[in-house]
Amino acid sequence: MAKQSSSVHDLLINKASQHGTLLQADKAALLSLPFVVRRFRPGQDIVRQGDEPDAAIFVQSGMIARYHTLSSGERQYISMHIKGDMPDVQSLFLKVMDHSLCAVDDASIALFRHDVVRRVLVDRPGLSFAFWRLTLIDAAIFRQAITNNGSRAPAERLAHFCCERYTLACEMNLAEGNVCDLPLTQTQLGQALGLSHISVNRALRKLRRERLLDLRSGKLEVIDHSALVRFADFDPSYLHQSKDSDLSHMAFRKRR
Amino acid sequence: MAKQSSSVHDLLINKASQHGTLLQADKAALLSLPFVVRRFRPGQDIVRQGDEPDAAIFVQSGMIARYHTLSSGERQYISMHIKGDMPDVQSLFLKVMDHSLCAVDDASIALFRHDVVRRVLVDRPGLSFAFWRLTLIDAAIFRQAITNNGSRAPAERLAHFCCERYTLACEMNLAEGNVCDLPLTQTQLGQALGLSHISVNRALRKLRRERLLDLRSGKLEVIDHSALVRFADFDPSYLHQSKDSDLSHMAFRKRR
DNA sequence: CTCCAAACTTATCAATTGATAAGTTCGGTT
DNA sequence: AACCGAACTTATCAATTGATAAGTTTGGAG
Repeated sequence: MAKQSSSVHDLLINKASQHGTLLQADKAALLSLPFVVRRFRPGQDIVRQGDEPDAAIFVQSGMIARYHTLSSGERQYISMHIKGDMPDVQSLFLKVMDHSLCAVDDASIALFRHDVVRRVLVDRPGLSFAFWRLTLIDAAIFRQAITNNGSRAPAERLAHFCCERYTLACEMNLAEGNVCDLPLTQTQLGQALGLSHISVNRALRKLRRERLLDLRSGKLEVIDHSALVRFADFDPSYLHQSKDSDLSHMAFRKRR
Repeated sequence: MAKQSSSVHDLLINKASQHGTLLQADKAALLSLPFVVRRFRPGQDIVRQGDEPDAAIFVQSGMIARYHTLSSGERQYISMHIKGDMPDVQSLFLKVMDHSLCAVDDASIALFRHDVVRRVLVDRPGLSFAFWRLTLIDAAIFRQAITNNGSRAPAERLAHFCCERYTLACEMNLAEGNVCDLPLTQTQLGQALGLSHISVNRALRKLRRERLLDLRSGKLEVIDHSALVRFADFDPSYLHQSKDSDLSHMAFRKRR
């Protein structure tokens, strides 16, 4: 339990540090944030569209998904989140959830109370900016999904999605060699990419045939990375990983 | 010029006030922000993918669009912005633009230097939270676009897009009765909705035939609002307009 | 080890969407 | 008022995608 706790705080501090220049006091403030851990089973909802949650969600392990439910009952997946992500900062300043979050596989989630987080952020602009930046990167990923789903043919679209997931898994050291978890069924991939599961299967067949990647049993294997990137027209700059973030010159220290 | 200036500051203060509880000092800080105004012609780029802009863009009049350019040269529009929007806060903490912004019709833009804006935000958490909230609403609109383009048939998709644009125009008092500006060609609508311009034309024909809306010469006329909303499955809650934002209870005042 | 349900694969066929192309309307310019 | 180019409209036809359905594989549970 103590180990688990420290792991969450460490992950949080690492994540924030990658997106801003934290002062010692910023780190201390993060360490002071209380949280509770909950586990979720595959498919289980964490928060639902229409809810007014009072806690922000931090992924400790597993994969969770953001999705919309249409009035027809149809589901559209919006984004996927893995260890170290805090997808729910998106709703830190929005009262009513406009989407749901669910576990994709077995997931362990830390919950941070919104009001406590906000109180800390009021006094710590460096932290605010770091978390703000994280939400802006999420938004960049949403934008890319619009383009991917709107402008690319099925195989290219699936390939682009896989490039993104693999890149993000690598960033969190969750890839083993050229393999990472991607525990989505072909039906779910279709609901993420705006394709029927049949089209997903066709696209996947093509990507296997051309020896670009394989995806089965929830594991993504990148067979030929550079060919895959070329095929998918994948340019990772929208993920803003590289310390493009070099905002260290910014005046984050409060004056007076 | 003085009039123009005050109009920009007023718009900015109004916008921020709708998304947070501003102290007098917050408003004063906004008033102190210098800016320059520039005009753009239809189709002209304001910032480009790959740029490292040093100023944030505030729309004073006209419509501007966010878009991606694929390596094929194909264009995907991501979002549209009108008077009072500040689309470029999305890049306030991201060094390299992952998308471009262009004028759709004649547009007047106010430019606020990033470093000045950031400096003000360091000391004014209330302002930070208000602008942060604006970027989160943008993100909610991106999410909705993913779902709209991924899950709805062409006519429903176009109808949903029109509902959104009309609702946002009304919010800024830019609608006259049931008509508002929507200066996009059918080709551009296609590039926004992931459809060919032929499909846009077919969808539009259907919406006219069923007397839901009309769209011609850059003007959107909502003929039967409630039937349109029903047809499009449009639920405006994702726009987070209603003081769902009732965050006035939040402690925005710095302590100590 | 066997069974079962879910996920995946594959084929066939229908429906939708996109490409091409030609004609028309519309707005702005001269 | 006539012209011009861009945008829009419409038709035809090809290509893609989706629905249905049936068989296969896979991973757990008992």
